[in-house]
Amino acid sequence: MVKVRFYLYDITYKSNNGDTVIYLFGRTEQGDKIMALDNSIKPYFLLQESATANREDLVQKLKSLKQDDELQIISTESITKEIAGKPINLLRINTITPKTTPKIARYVRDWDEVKQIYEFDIPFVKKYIIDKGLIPFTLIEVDGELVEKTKKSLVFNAKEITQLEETTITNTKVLAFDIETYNPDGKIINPQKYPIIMLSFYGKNFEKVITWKRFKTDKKYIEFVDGERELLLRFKEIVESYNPDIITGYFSDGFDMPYIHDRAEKYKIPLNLGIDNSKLVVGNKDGKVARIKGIVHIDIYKFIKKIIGPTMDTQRFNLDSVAEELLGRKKEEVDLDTLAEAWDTCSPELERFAYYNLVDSLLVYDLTEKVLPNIIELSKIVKILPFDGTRRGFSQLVESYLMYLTKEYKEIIPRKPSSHAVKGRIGKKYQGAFVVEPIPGMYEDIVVLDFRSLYPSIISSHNISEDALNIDEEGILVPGLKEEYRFSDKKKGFIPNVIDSLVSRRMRVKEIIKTQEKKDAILLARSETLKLLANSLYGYYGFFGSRWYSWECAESITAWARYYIKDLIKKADEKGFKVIYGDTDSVFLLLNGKSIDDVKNFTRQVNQTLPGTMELEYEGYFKRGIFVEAKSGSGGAKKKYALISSDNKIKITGFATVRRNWSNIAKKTQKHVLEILLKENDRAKVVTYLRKVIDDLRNHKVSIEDVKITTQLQKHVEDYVQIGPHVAVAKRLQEKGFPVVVGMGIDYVIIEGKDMIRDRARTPEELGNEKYDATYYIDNQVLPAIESIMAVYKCSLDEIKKGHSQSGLSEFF
DNA sequence: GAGCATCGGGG
DNA sequence: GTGTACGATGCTC
Repeated sequence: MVKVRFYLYDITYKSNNGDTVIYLFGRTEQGDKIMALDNSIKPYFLLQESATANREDLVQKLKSLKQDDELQIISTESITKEIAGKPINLLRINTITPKTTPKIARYVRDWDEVKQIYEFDIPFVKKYIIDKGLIPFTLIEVDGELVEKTKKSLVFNAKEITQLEETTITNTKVLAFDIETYNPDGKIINPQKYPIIMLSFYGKNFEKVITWKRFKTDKKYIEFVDGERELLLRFKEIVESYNPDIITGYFSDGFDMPYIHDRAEKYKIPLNLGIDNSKLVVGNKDGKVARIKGIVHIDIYKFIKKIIGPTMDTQRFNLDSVAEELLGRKKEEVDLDTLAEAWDTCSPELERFAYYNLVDSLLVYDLTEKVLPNIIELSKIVKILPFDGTRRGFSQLVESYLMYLTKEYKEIIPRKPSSHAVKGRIGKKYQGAFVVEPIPGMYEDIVVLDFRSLYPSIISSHNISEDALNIDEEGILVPGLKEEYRFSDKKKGFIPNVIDSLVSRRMRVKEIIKTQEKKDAILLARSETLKLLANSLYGYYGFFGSRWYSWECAESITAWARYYIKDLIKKADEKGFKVIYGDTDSVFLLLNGKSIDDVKNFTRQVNQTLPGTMELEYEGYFKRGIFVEAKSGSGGAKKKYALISSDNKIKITGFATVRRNWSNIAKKTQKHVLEILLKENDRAKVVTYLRKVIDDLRNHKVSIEDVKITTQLQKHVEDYVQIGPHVAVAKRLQEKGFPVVVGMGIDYVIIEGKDMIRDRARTPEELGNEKYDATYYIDNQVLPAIESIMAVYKCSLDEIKKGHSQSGLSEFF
């Protein structure tokens, strides 16, 4: 027997011939890749007997299931767990394969002897991590035998697996990649038809662009091969020889990996990149995911958008914007529309495209390195594999974390809701946050106050938990609800406990950070992750797919939140501040002649009245801000405002500007209007500007590029029930014999006429002498984009449209 | 207003 | 993989 220690970062399992084997992947302290096999663990589920059941008879009956292979079990054992703090005796039913486990559980559920079944719907690897107490990215020790040493890894037969005291991986080997494809048709992306023409990698001391047309260059990173087949073979070779821990791309789940996969299939090149020689697996359709066993494929776009995104300023999550915000760098500027031609003509320009390709990989590499501490800390805290942790939403992360904690609390993991239950939950609404709708307008001297982590602090301070609800006469009545809810403060509930431990752990981490001159990225990431989890627990109470769903708790949390913000507004009014807007946990006050110090004093006074961990914070001062009416008829206020700080930083909230199926002219106009107003507050200037835009539209001075709308075909043309403009265009293109494929972007312009919009859609090529419909662009694109903003200035659309001579068709409006 | 469809990221 | 994204918004009928 030999002992080996390694940093664990991927796990999978295989089951065949009645044997289920876990594969653990990682890198040893010496730097070797390792794959360790463990066949000692069997799948299982838990069973609670009914009151009348006879244990021995039941066990016999279970064992007789052996006759049917599908339902065969191995053994049973007696165990004790807790439900809401109360001990309960259970049978643990050990089974053969993960797949059959839920089938057996559901089969025996109907027996008279069975009261309830538990833990039959938890992915096997997840259960393995919990039961073994494993922490991804940290050091574990396996005791067993070294079986072989392949060119990819050591292969180890593990007899024993131990989680060591937390030691986190360092020097994680990251390899970034990016492809360029041949795309003569502009936006159409067609992996069936068009090849990959360039492929770049970036790693530590490693940069490379592979391409298969020769051009003159002295760049050392460019490597020429004979064709696309050879490019794909090099891809495979390089991934295998570099042997990274993490391979990363930007939207690589949705684009690069599937494209490589499809092209390799065409050449019948097996992409058995897995450390166990398994193939690159690419998921289908909407939930596209690309996985390589033993190498963590991270689509850094997904992680950044889901986890970092909410705290970022950028409105868009394309590589250019994200790199700009997180790295302060941008993509190399090239015109991709000219790449196909450059390729066809073997132009010297190709060298620049190769550089562009390389820079993309470099940016992806740097982005990944930058957020790697967050990925590592998330995986460690939530006990989730990085492959999953970088792809899931908050609810799934919370779920993973809570499931892990049940071990410590000896609790049973609640089951996932049935689809029937989910439907009921979706339909069952409760009252949400309190909102003071702003009177639309431009305001000056605005101060923002907010309750720090409002929902978590309410859960903690008022012990909002299923196992504390109405268990005695203790606790304060939750205000403002029909039902009487009292949460006892005798015993801290499960979720409040979780929040308290998250908060106190975060405070400890922050204390350490405070003492550091150079802040440790890992600790900062840890603090952010702990905060993220605490903030997600309220949502998880109310999430329809939640295992810890509690309508009563969710309802009580918002009830308390409404109580506190209303109380705050009342107090602020009494002090002479003018509250112009309030939403959930924050209020916007006008100084009303008072000073910022006055606000800070007021904040201190309020804090003396708040219970537990609740706290009101001074958030900031803005010299000007515009508040806009929510879209009429949509009911309820929407968060829609734009603020400008003392240093002229503009913060725009709620203006949905960046959809592809808005024309450029609409997007540009909205942005420009907000800028003029916040910086100069000059109504006349904006009206003049808008009239100019409208005039330009009416006089057809606006370029086709700016009135073009692009919409993507999501399915086959024949499958559409509802014919939108882009579908009408696609149908016509098809009739004309143009290739029309799913996923292709359809560019169209709406032309003049009286027919339905879809019948007036033309591609830019079809336009000929026909003119775009100025009325449509004015009334359906530009004006809707600025309507609510201008309403603030009592400026009607009429006023904008009139006041210039050429009143056209849209006058009747 | 309901219900269907699309967007995002990627060349 | 003991799982099948998702939340927001626009267009048609």
